[in-house]
Amino acid sequence: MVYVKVLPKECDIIKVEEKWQRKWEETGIYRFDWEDTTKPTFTIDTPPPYPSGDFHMGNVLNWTYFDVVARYKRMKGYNVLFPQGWDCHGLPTEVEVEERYGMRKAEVHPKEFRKLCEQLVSKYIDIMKNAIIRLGCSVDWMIEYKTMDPNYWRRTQLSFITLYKNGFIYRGMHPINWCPRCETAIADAEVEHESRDGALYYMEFELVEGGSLIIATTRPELISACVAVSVNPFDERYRSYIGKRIIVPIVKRVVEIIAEESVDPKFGTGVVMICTYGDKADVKVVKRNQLPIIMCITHDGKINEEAGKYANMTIEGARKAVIEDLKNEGLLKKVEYIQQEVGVCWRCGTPIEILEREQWFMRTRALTDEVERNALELKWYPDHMKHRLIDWARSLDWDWVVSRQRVFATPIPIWYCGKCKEVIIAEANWLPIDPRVEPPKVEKCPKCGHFEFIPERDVLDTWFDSSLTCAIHAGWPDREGWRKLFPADLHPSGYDIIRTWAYYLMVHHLALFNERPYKSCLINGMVLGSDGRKMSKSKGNYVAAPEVIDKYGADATRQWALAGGATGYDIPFRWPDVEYGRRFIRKLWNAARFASYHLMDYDSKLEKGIELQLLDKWLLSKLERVVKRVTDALENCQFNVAIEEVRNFTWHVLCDKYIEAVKDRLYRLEIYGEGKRRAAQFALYNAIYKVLQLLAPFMPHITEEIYQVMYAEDKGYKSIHISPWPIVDEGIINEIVERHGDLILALISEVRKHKAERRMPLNTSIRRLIVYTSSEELIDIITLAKDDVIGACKSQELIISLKEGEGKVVEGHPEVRIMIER
RNA sequence: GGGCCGGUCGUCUAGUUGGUCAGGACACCCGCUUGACGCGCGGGAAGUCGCCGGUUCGAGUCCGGCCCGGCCCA
Repeated sequence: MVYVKVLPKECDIIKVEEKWQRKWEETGIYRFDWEDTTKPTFTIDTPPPYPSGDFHMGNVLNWTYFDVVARYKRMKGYNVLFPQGWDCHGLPTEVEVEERYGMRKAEVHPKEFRKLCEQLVSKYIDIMKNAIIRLGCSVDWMIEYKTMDPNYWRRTQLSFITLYKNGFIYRGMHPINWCPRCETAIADAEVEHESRDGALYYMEFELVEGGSLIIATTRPELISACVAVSVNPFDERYRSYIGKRIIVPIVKRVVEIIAEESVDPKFGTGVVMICTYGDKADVKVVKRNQLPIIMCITHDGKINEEAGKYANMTIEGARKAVIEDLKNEGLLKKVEYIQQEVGVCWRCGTPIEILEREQWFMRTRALTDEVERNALELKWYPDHMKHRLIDWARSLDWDWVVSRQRVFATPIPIWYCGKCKEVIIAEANWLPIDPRVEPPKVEKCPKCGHFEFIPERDVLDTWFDSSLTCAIHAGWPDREGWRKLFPADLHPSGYDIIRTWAYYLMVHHLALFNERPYKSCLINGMVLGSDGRKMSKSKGNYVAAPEVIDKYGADATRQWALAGGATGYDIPFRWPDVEYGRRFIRKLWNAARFASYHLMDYDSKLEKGIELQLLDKWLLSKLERVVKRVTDALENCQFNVAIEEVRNFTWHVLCDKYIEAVKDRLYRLEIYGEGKRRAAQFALYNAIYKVLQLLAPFMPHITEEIYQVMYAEDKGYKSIHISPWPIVDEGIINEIVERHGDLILALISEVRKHKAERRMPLNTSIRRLIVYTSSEELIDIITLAKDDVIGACKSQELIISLKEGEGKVVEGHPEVRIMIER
């Protein structure tokens, strides 16, 4: 029985990729088997991307990494759960809808606005889903989900009410980061720090008891919120002033001079004003000293009536006005232009303000020790990334503010009694519910009996939705036995979002289930542009993913992602890497085509009785080592190591060395005999199969195409991607055979070198090749491979002579010399 | 100021527990149309692994100090 069919000369990789993407989905080979109880499971906490409509090279990197893991684990015999969801809610969509329809969200009913957002998001999801499919990801699309689906926010709300009942959620008036442009509270994780040009203003404050001090501030517009002046207690210049009273100019308020170790004596004059709130440091000082709170900034970034004459001005406007007034009074002593760190909104870049507003919070700081303990226990690829999570958790001063003043988000399932303000929280069986649309399912207030309710109009932070994925992928709360799939085996993420995604997942699940959500964390670096800076549209170093994939195909693009750098480190996008990927695919195709031609008459069922030649055993031994190294590398998520091992073996060992050496044996059976041809066939047949398997996670399309033509009928697996990963057979590894084979190849190489030096074509026929050696053992070894040496060197005759000192030394083998007679 | 990461041929980059580890890709030079592949093959040049000290028989690989770059946090 003969199985191998000959591969065609040409291979249109783009067409091949699309064909298999379609067939894989049709045959459903990537579906998670929910009924299976025999295989171990492996679950991937696929990040649900934000549907911006743009699947960029960073996504390619991230998705390639965990698709390789998914494919490898599947071949390893795991029942792999590889879901894909969409993190739909968020401000950018709201803004885009407002722009598209030329209106403000406040002008229409939340329900209407939501619908427009959903339509836009759905459109973008289609684009991105297509990109993920085009990349060849082995996602189980049967379990696709969207966080904007009521069935998803039902679970987000269930989490909220569960945490509320367990005391993890509270409402309160606390300082929060506020974006005056987006007009919403934001969490620490959403604040980015930028170095900006700023000015330091030196102004004179008079003391009540006479004399004055010069204080320096970057925010004179907050002068009306100045509630104290502080100095460092170790600063000899001002020690005597502590406890004295000083007059704030313009507002003429009398405040105390207090001691604060946090004051840097080298900054400005070493005297600073404490306002509500200039920055986070002010919050601490105000709290510690129980200073009064004077909020003079409004939700939309204006100055309010607390600031008297400056009311209704913008922050910028008030700053100018205050400076002008101080100048007129002769109190402005100096202006110094400096670089300052400014906290800005991650989304729009507007400097954030710290406001006190009633918000919903999650008690996350209480979990910091737990976060650290779990971060240390779980496996990180690479290891040092755990510090990012731990350091972040440790650096947080405030609890997570989970309420947002937005529309397109999961509603907070809360109402307030219209009379006594009692909080009415939804019951689990009311969910999903939107309080802005529906009243609570109670007749009257349980406390005062009143029957009118005020809905909570705030919504939840999008991170509150997306930080539940590990539980939701597992099937919580509906699927019985969801805990078997929880925690997820792998959480993949870019290092830039460890402080958000990895952190929120951790605290959210810890609070809800008292268990960590993932067992390992696979981190990818950033994709850099050709200028070495992080790739981004605004920097002009951007390359769109579809541009790369449409041109070179997914298999070539994936090779760039995998081999471009070590796991967890930044990798530059390089067209030559993608080009190399395409060349490798072509090389593999040609090698397989060559083999298929010579295997047309090969019957794998008649493998018994084959007498392998030295180079055949050499090849298989080398390959077995590759299997070992690739497996080890993949176990440690060292994708670059793994792919390099197989590619180098395929190209340079299998193609350049082995195939070239045994070609003659395959072509001229009349000279070497059927047995030796069969031996080469055996080696080729088995080596190429294993190579295809090792390459399958990296290049799923081309390996599938070759497998289907050459092996599917014989091996019987519906797809190479569900064939069992090769197990290392230590018995095949033979160090002596490898050493002997290396000698033979060095000998052949020496002959080629000889021809190259004389500018002769490699296939130049030579009359006689004489090998001299002083070792009888080496004579035996070379004799064993005589046919392949003759074939590879195109020599009519090979003489092996026991003689010293004659001929040219074979590199690396001083005991062997050659002489060539033309 | 603190933490983390990096500094390897012209360029980009790989190097688990210290001993053929100085590897790969691109670029470069010289050849060759060899019955899979010239989108290929053979051959070649190229790096004192940021600097200084230390541990060791032996260090890009470990330790200390310094210089430079990146990220995060003050």
